[in-house]
Amino acid sequence: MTKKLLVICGPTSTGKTSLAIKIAKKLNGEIVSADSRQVYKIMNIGTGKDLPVNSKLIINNSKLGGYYEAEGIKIWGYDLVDPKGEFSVAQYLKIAHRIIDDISKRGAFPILVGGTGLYIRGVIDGIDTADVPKNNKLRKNLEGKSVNELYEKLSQLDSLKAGSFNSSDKKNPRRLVRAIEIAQYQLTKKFVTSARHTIGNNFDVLRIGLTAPKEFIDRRIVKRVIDRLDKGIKTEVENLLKSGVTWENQAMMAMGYGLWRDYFEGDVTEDQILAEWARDEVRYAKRQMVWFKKDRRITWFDITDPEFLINVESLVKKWYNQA
RNA sequence: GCCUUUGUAGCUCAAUGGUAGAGCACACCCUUGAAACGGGUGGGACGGCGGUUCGAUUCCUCCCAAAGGCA
Repeated sequence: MTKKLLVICGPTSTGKTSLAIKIAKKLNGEIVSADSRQVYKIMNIGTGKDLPVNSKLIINNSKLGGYYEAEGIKIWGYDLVDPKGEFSVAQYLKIAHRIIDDISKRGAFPILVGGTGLYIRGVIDGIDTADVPKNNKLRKNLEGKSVNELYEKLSQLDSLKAGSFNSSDKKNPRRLVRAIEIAQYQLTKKFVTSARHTIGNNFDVLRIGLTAPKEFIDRRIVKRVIDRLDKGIKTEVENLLKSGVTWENQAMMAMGYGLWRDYFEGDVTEDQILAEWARDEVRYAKRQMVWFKKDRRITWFDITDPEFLINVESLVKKWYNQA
């Protein structure tokens, strides 16, 4: 019997985790979060970890991070790093692969759940250049250069790569800098493109996407933002600051966090923050859909369809029981 | 009632006697070690009726609206 991996993806607030828990209960599953912000410790309310009260991160093997338990189901992939630190896809991929292998080895069923499309794609299809490390010196040198200068430099180093850039990315400093970084690395290392680590070849993967009409999602987002205020997002932000996290940290750029700076330091009201936060989430949901829509391997379910749960579960069971 | 100022995109503001730009918002799209990040493209406006002028968003009259001041 081949190893199986279930993916549950989709825009924010479509109930991905709660569906995953339901399925996990029936099939001895364990959840692996694919969310670029839930990787940070302390950031629970704003990132929607929805953990039961008093639950604690359990660490048996530090190479796997640790897991929380919700309704008896293990959730991995949370709290991988301190909010003062940096994080990137590359780190996520390493640890996610270890977690998935470990779950599978123990005979349990891994369910990859999240809204960060890049992370999911990376885990399953791999990222060729993920092993090319960040080069802070280079990045510093390139800081402040115009996009034209950056593009020129990239063309000199790797004309093929430069040619593949579309009109949007030609003007995207971040992508240009990264491409230059890779090109330079490959020059010095003489093309050590390591065999990329992928899940796709070793696992039978089923991708499920959850969606809903836009108005439904938008309404839910507004409700959820208010809910997070009630749960104490303001205190959470204060605690982060107390623990030494600054507004400049990568983690604080997350939706629902950075916004509060204008509240704590400026004269923006709580209502204004909430409105902006909801607006950010709505836009984000849109971007997520744009991203996921392109993957034709995803089977979509509308969560407002009364038959939705029955349909998903029967599809998953059928797939799971195939040899 | 009188005087002054103002009226340009959903919002905040430019410029100009030859039919208008920006930022934010919105829509659509892109994304391979920051991805809840970063980037591209697009639609959308001169308060109203007249007058002067070859031509008015720009100058003038009146009307309407807003803000401030004087009574």
